[in-house]
Amino acid sequence: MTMPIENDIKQTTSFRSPYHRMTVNLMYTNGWVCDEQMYLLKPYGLTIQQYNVLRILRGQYPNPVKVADITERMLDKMSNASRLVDKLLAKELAQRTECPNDRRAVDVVITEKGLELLKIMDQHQNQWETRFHNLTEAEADELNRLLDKLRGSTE
Amino acid sequence: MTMPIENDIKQTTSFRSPYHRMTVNLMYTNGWVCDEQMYLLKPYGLTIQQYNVLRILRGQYPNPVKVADITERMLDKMSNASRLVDKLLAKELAQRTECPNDRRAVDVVITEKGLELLKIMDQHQNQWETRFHNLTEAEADELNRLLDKLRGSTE
DNA sequence: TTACATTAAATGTATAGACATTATATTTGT
DNA sequence: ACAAATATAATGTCTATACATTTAATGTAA
Repeated sequence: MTMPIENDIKQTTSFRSPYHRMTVNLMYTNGWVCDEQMYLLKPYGLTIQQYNVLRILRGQYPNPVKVADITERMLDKMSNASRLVDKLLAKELAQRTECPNDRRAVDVVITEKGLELLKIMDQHQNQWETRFHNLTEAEADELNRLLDKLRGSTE
Repeated sequence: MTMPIENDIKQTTSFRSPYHRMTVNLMYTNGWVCDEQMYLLKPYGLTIQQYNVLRILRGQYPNPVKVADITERMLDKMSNASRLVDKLLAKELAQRTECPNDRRAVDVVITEKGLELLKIMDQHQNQWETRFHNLTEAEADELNRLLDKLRGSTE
């Protein structure tokens, strides 16, 4: 009788189905991974979302990225890219300039300071990732395959 | 060459490792499941967290649950059970009474109205769960096993 | 060209997450 | 018994999510 997630949330009654257990497990595990990531980012004053936006900006560097493009690339589509960019601006990790061909749009570019901060984070990544090594690479691949399949995302 | 999650977030560069891909995939899939769940709860004016607290209360019914106990059982330990209970109170889905043996503590109990609401949600659950059926039960079990193992949770 | 619709971003509002702090009440040590 | 430590919940603050609404610029059609 398997019980791990049940123990973690001190559950008394059992799950209706493997699918029910899966949804709860997914939420709980996601929280666990986020906690781990925050532990890494916090010393640098970054939130997970700000870090994600910063990496999207680096992905296009030195080209600018419009706010709408950031939203499209974000893990969480509904979060407010406009306000996240505000925060990066305040920390001088990104710059915002009016787009010349369309004055409604805004071009966002990562700054030198932003690139340097990401470089520091990169150095931590390999070390940080080792906390996921209780899964083998093959198991991580399998987990990826199952998550993709769950969402109905096919190759 | 597998690409599902990469396509979903319009990623241009590839992931460093299966572990990196896994963390992104986990966050993205969690968001997908939460969206699905909100779609179900929204017509009843419940948020996911309020729904979770309500089910914790039902799990102990008719016994009262202290705020600290709710926190311990929640998926997200850091969310503020006190304020979530406030919201349930305002909707008359829960009741709060001073604990007789310890005047610091507060006893929270689900109301008849709360039980009825959960009963309605129960009826939707089986139908709702079918959207996860692009995984077989065996695959859902395997996903559960991998998530437990990832967190280092063993039987 | 001028209405009307559409698009891009910003802003407003309510809820929740992540903490730190505060207000009481209880427990413990002397 | 009484001061100090601890426990429990509530509150404050900042950030983010999930929308709806607003502001301004652009596109389109009569």
